[in-house]
Amino acid sequence: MTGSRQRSLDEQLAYLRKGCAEVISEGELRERLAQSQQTGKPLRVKLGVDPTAPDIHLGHTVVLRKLKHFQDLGHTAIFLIGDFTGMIGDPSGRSATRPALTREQVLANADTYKKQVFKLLDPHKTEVRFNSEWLAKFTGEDLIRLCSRYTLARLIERDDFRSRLRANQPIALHELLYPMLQAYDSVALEADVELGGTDQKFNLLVGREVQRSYGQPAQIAVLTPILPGLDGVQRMSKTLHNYVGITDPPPEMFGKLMSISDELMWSYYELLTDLTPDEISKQQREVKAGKAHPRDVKAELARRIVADFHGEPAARQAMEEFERVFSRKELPSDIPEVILKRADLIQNPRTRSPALPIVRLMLEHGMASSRAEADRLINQGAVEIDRQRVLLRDGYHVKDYEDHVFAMRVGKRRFLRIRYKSPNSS
RNA sequence: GGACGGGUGGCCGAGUGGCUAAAGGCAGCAGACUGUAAAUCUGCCGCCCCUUGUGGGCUACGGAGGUUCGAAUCCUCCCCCGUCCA
Repeated sequence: MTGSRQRSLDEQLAYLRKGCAEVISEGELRERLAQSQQTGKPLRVKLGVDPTAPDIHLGHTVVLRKLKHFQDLGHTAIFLIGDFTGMIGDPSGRSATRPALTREQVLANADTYKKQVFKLLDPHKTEVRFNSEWLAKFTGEDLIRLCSRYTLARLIERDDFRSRLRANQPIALHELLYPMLQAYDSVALEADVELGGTDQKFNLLVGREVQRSYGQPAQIAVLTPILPGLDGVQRMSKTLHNYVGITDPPPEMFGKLMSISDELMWSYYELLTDLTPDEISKQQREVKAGKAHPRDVKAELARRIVADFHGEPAARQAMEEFERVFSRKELPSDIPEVILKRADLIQNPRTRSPALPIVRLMLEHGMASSRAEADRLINQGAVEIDRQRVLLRDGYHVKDYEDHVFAMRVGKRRFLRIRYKSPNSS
């Protein structure tokens, strides 16, 4: 996306608007882009994060990627870490008061955050700021001045406050301050644009009004949608177990992405890649016309996303690995291995011959979480050794006179290589 | 401070003395089908033991005691959550 300064205004707008839920307002954005083009002064684009959870998943990257898009077009990306406000806790979308974080937690989280964020953003072109820079210096007087610029009635218009009031849930006074302080961040940074998820709409709008009252032009609010989780139904979240962590290892990331439905893949293309709207709809047409196989298009999506976080070679490798294991049903290239000696063998109760201690191996290598589960898996035909289904818990016959490497597979994705050293071998 | 309602397996939720490891749903796992798709169908879905069987044992319905041959279900006390009134 370099050299994109030459893009026409329309193209820029289309790229920036891609995958956005709402832009308030598009007209203003257009104006401001035009102005920036004329003056050669890049727009200041702010994204604030609360360093609450240290690990981020693809859901968090949607808005980050939007920031990157602005960066791609030559604007100034400001990554604002809410180290001060993090100690308040954003009440957005909350039905209860957030637990406040300690200074240490906030700083530690901020650090991991930064590392993860620079997988997408260009660190050299990103302005990283902490809002304690100005908020920690705030005097009582400053705070009162700030608060005089907005009214209670307007603050409690907000949906989550209103429903908490209605439900007789407490709202601590400091929670009311959160939108005010976030708004002040925009003043301090002189933001032209602020990014946020749709749940941030209220806060970003307060920012506009507060900026105006400080004599600044109101920032443009760019809202990104909530990313659906792998199930395609609920929002991506860690607690719902439908997420892809950006530190997930490449093969896992790839596999998770391949498991999404064909329908969902288009949303992911829109929200999780830098392809332009035109490029995406072209793909869509080709799949519809039968010219492209949806599996391949999905694999390309997965490859791109993995590459963003682990680099091109790792992504390619993950793709090949996936082909091998799931399309061709071969063994993965890198699987855990155990070496067994004669003493490790058990006796097959039927044939009285030495046998592999299958259940024990499953338990010891995390292929089953309990004995009962191992039993179930075996009874359901999920366990194979050398591509042969293991039945019952007899153990698996071993010829004592030869060295052999067994490949055990449990279900679709759990593997173990078992190397048996017979006493006869050297 | 007063009057109610409620706490059941990962989640939701039925169950008011034995037939209940506890209906049903969701999630998850496995098998079939596939493009590891998705959808669908089938089975599983507390833990341990063995001779894997309509096998044996243990633990579980907020906590602690009690009644009973037998308790998620009845009683007592305690903890927690919610609603209404003040």
